[in-house]
Amino acid sequence: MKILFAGTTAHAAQVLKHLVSSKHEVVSVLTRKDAPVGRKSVITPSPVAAVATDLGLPVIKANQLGSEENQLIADASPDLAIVIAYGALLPVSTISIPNHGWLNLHYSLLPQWRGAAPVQHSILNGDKVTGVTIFRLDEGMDTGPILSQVPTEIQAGETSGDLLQRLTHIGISALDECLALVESNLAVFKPQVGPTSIARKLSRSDAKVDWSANSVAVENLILAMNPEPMAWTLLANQPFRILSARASKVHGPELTAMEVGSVFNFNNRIMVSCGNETALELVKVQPSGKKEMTAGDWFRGLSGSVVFYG
RNA sequence: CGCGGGGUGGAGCAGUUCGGUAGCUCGCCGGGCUCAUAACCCGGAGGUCGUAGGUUCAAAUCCUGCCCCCGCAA
Repeated sequence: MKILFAGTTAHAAQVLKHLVSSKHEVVSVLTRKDAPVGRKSVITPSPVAAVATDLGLPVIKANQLGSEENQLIADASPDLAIVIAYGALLPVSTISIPNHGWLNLHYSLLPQWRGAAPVQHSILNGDKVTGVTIFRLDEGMDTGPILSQVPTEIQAGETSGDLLQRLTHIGISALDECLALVESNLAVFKPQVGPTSIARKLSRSDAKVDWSANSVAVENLILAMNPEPMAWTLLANQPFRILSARASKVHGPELTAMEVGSVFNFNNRIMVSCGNETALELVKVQPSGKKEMTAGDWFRGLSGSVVFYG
């Protein structure tokens, strides 16, 4: 089949690579415009654009789709389009171009976690199970009929980055099967059923740690925000990033006497007191202006007591 | 010229205000204690203090240029 691929992120780029190496023909790639990246705001192509250019595929760069883009897409005459993490809603005029419509690879078990950040929300929420859904795009946000779903358990200590990578692998195999079904006209789409939830894009302010919460909730936040936007708290009025931590079983009278957010050394484990007499063991942290380091290294270089505010 | 922090033995830091040849907590190596140990005791190796130049009797510390790393903001 002739396929149009739409996407932006590094994981979408992985899927694109796979599609190019499959028996299908990627006739065109749609991605977002080059954007400034990093401290120096260097204008950089999206990962998908980089891969597509590398492979010599025609690239359409657009942040919003209008008649011009629709014409370019129509000119490529795809049989089917696939969208993964493109970063914008597609108008009906675009969706209706290919005969077989558009398939979306979404990183949740729809209709749960519709929206931009399903992986982060499932971890943040402490879900035990998530998965990928391949469905046909309609005019709504992640509301179209489902072709395939593959569930997977969320592992203990799994970050959004880890899970995203795993779901990408799962999604790629699921996609292969779906493409075969579509090609042979055996695809059966079923409407979404069950409780719905929205996974809105997370901002930096969502990633601020609330130390009065249970340590398990804090751990989930830290896992969910890694690698983006990364959980943080305030130390001496400076942002202090927490890359990795785990809820501890430590309990005790010392804990109840301690102010929430206090950092202490317990048998060479660096702990923070959290709400409801729970404690969080810090593993990897990054003070403002420093490189990331183990919590032990950080604590070793300190003098005096430390309390996080959040 | 967006704002800010930082480059000191393998790691994390102190020392820079008020120049005088380097310290702390660890790690590492060797020895001891112990049934044993990530615990404790003794000893040891390891540093052109980012880099180039300047001031000085003397520079990690003062002056100037450059390189690199990082946080925030976009």
